[in-house]
Amino acid sequence: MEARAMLKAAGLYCTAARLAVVDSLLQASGRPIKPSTISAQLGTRFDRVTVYRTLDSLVHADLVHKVFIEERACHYELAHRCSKTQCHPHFTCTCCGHTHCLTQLKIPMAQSPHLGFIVQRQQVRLEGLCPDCA
Amino acid sequence: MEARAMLKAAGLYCTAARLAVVDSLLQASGRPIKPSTISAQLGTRFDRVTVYRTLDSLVHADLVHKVFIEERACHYELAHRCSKTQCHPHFTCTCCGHTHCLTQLKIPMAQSPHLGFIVQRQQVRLEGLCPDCA
DNA sequence: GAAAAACCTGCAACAAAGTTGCAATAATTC
DNA sequence: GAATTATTGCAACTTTGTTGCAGGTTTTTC
Ligand SMILES: [Mn+2]
Ligand SMILES: [Mn+2]
Ligand SMILES: [Zn+2]
Ligand SMILES: [Zn+2]
Repeated sequence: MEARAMLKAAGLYCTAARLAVVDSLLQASGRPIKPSTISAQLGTRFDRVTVYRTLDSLVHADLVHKVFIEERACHYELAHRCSKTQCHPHFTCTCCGHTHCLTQLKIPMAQSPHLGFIVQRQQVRLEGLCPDCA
Repeated sequence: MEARAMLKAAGLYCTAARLAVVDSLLQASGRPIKPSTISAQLGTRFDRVTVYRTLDSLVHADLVHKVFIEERACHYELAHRCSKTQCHPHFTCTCCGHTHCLTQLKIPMAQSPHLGFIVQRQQVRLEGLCPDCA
């Protein structure tokens, strides 16, 4: 599914900026990337602020997920391989610092801790050594 | 175990700033707090930069854990109730925004995804409705 | 397909969070 | 208590993200 169709399906205005940002995310080869990386890729075509606002729209429309990794900037990735309740786990190597998406690894959803909490989403972060650094 | 003993045991210089920061964390009633909150509590006694550097020392000495929640600032909490490989899960309410430590909830450690990854630590974030908001 | 409505975007200015260098100060060791 | 080692405050800076508003696009309506 390409950019234009994704935006249409989500009922979002199909603008040049959004197409470009979605393309950046598609080309990120499944790795979460940060707004400044996207901005750099787009060059001067769009303002930094537009990238932030575009990512917000995409997250709001559930096309994109926000990923929290051990870096100051939030990262983003397409949500097409995640379920409503659970994104795949992310693995960050403590040696080289790279983050990998573990799309095949399934982790059972945590049981509500019988105190009245209703769990709607689960996010798992793993840390250790990647194959290159082990 | 109080502040002074913890620092001694970790082989850290026992300074006024570190004692004050550890006290702040002890008084946080088990909730992760952010550097600016600690800074505000300490008033003008210590510089903001000192709080950051102190937290870094404490994290490095494994007395404190960095917690990533859905807020711009990193949060910190004492590590005394966490194992080497796993901190307790954190639950953030999508309604009121509060974060709770689920110290009783045990989540099985993810199996290394048989690709040469060595998993050393796991962090789980849950999202949903807290008892007050449900 | 033009006008109206709804929504996006760039710019400039701002705010919050965190980092760095360096001189002064404090804690520990001997 | 002098020497060593590590921590601190200050000022300046960087990165990341947010806001208001005027002007521009996209979509819808007719
Ligand atoms: Mn991913
Ligand atoms: Mn906690
Ligand atoms: Zn690595
Ligand atoms: Zn709540």
